[in-house]
Amino acid sequence: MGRRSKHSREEMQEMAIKAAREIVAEEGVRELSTRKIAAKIGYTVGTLYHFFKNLDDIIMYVNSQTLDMLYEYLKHRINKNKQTALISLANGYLDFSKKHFSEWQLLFEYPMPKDMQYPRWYEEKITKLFKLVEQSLSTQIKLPKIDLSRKSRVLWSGIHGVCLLYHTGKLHKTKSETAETLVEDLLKYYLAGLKMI
Amino acid sequence: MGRRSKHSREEMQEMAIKAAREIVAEEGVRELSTRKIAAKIGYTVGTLYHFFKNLDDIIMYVNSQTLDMLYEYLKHRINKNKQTALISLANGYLDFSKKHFSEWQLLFEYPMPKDMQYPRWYEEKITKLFKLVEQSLSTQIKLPKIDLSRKSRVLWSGIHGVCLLYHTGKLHKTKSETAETLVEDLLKYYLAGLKMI
DNA sequence: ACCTGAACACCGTTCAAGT
DNA sequence: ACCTGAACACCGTTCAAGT
Repeated sequence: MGRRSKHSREEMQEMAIKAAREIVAEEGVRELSTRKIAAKIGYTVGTLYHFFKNLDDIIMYVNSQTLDMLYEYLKHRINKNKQTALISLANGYLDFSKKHFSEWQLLFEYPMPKDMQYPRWYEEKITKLFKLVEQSLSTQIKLPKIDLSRKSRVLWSGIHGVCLLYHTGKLHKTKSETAETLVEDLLKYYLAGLKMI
Repeated sequence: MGRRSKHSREEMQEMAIKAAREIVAEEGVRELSTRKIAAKIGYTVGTLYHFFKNLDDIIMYVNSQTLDMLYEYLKHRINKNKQTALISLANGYLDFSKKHFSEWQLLFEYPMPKDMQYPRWYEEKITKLFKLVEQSLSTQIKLPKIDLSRKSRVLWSGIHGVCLLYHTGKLHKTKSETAETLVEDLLKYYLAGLKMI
């Protein structure tokens, strides 16, 4: 048989990642497989291993795109209102996690091998996202630059935690509380504490 | 062939759950399979399906035991010190997630089907755990009973979020910050905010 | 009421053989 | 430098056949 050369290396990679994301979005995290990806782009399974190390590698690329999508989604929520900058961003995060639940789940609930190490450009996408948080935090409160990084991380971890436990229902039995209420509460008191000291 | 009747129904279930937990603890979440569980207890795969609905069902029972272990682990960290009750509990949670990382991961990072609904007794174990948080929170701050539940949930979601992002490295590139530092920061300012208002 | 062995429909990953 | 087809070593789940 041999090569078909209908698509360049880059095109092939893009096609595979796109197919993977579609499978996840339409059928859920647990339905993703190399064989489905291959079938969807009209190639044999073996071909994928010419462009990716393994399934985890493909997932990493999907996740990297999800980080891009999240960034684009949150970027437009940025505002300079001293009262609402952070709550607007946090609600954006909640909206995104609902709208793109399966992709969000692949990013945060899929158990990667513990020795997995992400490339530089991947880490940089995370840094870029945190810049949004730092920016919103600093419009609401004036903080020393040294503190800004830690406070953003703490705040965002908290928001993420609420979001995660809301979606999975894993740490609360009462469904009466919405994720929005909990996030609002977190922001309110944490920020009040910061302002005080 | 037929029955062996060497073990009662309850013994069989207990053996399978124990085997599953050991596989997870020793080899990691991704290595768990029904076939390995069956082999470990000296039975055929098919037998498992006589005692459990499916693998997810077995995992639910493992997770329920993990909740028990977590409760026992945290129970001894409870103290009545008005300054350190919560930080002691939070550090206990961090310790547990490190000591029993894989079980913790199975509980929080394994993507269960979204229609999965947990039995009553499972939800009650979560409630029981939250009682510890509520108890510690109320020794540090006097709060209306109505608020206690929500504040505990927010606080624990935050601690869990920090813990998760620490272990997976998924939302911070700087490894310089320890989970302990971040949790301490969260507690400090959130509680300060609560005390103020 | 169990338990087995085999079957079914899948997996991820590798690789000799082809162009 | 690709791409295939087949192989290998696994999966989860079901079920007829046995006691």
